[in-house]
Amino acid sequence: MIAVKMGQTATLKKISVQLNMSISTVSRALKNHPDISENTKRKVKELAALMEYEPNSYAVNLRTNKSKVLGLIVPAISNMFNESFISAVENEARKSGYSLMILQSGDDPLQESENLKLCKHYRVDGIFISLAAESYSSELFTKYIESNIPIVFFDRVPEAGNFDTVCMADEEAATMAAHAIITYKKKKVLALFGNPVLSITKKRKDAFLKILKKEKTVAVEVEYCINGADATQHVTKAINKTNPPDHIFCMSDEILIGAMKVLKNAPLKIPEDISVLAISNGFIPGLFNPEISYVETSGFELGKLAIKRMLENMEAKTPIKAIMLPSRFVQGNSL
Amino acid sequence: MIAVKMGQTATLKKISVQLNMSISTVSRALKNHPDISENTKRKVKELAALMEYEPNSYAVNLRTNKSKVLGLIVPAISNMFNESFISAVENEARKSGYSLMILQSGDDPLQESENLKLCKHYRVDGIFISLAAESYSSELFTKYIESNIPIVFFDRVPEAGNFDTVCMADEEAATMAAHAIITYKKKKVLALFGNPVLSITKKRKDAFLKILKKEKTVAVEVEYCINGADATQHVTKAINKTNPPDHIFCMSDEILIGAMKVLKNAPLKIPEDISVLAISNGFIPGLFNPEISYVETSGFELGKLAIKRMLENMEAKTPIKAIMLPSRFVQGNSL
DNA sequence: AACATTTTCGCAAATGTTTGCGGTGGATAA
DNA sequence: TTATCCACCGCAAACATTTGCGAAAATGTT
Repeated sequence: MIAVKMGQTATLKKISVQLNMSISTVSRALKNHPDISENTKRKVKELAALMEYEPNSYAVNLRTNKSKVLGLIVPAISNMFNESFISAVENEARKSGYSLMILQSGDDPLQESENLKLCKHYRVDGIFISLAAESYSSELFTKYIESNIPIVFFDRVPEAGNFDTVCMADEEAATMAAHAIITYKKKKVLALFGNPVLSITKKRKDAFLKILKKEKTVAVEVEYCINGADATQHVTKAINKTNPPDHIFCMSDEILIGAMKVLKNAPLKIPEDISVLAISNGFIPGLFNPEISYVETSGFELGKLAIKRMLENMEAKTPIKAIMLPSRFVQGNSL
Repeated sequence: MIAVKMGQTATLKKISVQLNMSISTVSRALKNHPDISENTKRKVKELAALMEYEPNSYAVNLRTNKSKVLGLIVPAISNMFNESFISAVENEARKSGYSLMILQSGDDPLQESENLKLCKHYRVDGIFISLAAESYSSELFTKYIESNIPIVFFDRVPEAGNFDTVCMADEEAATMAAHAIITYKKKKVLALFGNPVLSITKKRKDAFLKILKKEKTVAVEVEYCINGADATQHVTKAINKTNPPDHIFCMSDEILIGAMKVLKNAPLKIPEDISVLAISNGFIPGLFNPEISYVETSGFELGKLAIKRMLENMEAKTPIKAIMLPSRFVQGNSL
């Protein structure tokens, strides 16, 4: 019929020309503005559908100064926890019309700050971030927040400063783990923690030790592991001692994997000779034999909390809040 | 000293006002256009730095009709393979100044096509996609490609049609697996494949059977598993038969996990009573005891190939190509 | 000094959308 | 008849940038 395909992509202008109306009328008709008659609305919408009109998001963004995109910065996507977190955030964000731009810092503070700049460059409407170890971007954060771009920290959050955070109840989880160890009357514990510069490590370690130190009957040896290989090494050394530990605690999945690399084919039997307990996202422990007992920290649930917090934050400046997700003990056969 | 912070964000206009120049001069100065004298360039750049000017990407996109963003659609992020694939693509894309917008289809064809529309809405410069099972978006794909937005399919690619694809050498991998099984003189094989509607499943199965059917001495039973639970069920049934298989083949990590859920604490010993072989991304097999032998399909490597292909495709319309990533056999202790 | 050339820069249009405001025509009320 | 009001719609500015074209200024050439 008419020149439906004049020009490749439909625009308000093209529609208005065809219909002999002004651009603004077409625009308002498509948004159901009350000023426009039902009749013209119908005509406009029909042609728009026919021409497969779709508002040019570049133009919309420019005009409204919003992008409907959220930035998400993690040390690495490939990590049980982040993975399920991202998955949850993506799903929930979609429901509210937001999409996700995902950036990896590779645990490198430099790349982290570059990612932040990227987020600014793309003018995202908000940022989720899980800190790189030794992150130094603190000033950047406050700067962005002051310039009105909300940031929600998750999992690995800043120690100092007043920020919006969403994380596991680290103390609670570690405390639960410690109590379980006492309940099972363990005597000699090798406790493996993550990177000591991370606040998540400190919180878990402090809470863990606070309980166990009170208990005179149990000896605790603490080791820090930057990665899984570190854990492998520490466990290897420990079980080859003349007096090996009777329990191993792992504060994360990564560490658990590293530890199990040795334990799964060590002469020591789990849980008879040596028991194992982890803080975990829940997927990995089930893969081993016996299944590892763990205190659950659900990335998925945390993701839902994070996006909820972000949306609140975007529609109205709300007071800073530190949200905690309670943990639960999952009984396997390793303790 | 001057009113550096007049207005919150720096724009070309604000700079030009301060410097008493035209907007275009400022614009060109910042891009090192040869028409502009070194002197004014210097002045402009200084003030721009001082005011922390950053081009408004909305406006740039509008003007240039490019976004420097690539869309990536997967059934789910939380999947060993996708995870490492995404990780690689993100890293490589960054190097070329591109960022990633990640969408999940949840293996739902409807959401998949909605995601495609989202990509169009955001006017991404290109799309990576791993198909949902029973995807019906085929017409959409060709439509997008015709309207000049390149699509690179990966891993789960369309069967028919002429598309740019990047995937594992599925036949080769399955063939390698089949040969290994023959070499180890297995007699009764339970072969677990994924969703039968996926071309990746068909390819692997056909190649696998093609080799084994020629070998009269080995009996093969094929089962399809939509998910890990299916695999668990099939294996349970099989090992409880009076005449259980002496080998289990898993075409993916998901299936391997499902199968191992039973095998790891079954009375049958691996590999003495029953051997196991998988096609895998490489992370999961190492968690079990004994470590599972597998034919490797690296999401990470594939990601690098995919982005390379995408970049080629964006700078010049190149002929359709189907790229294959060769696989390799990794010896564990399960076969 | 007259002319030609190069350097340097500004004007204005174009991208597509949103929105405040003003305008038109017709109906109803005074 | 004039005033009032409402329903409907268009004008034009604004958002920030890019870029073709042209003009003024500076420099060079006879």
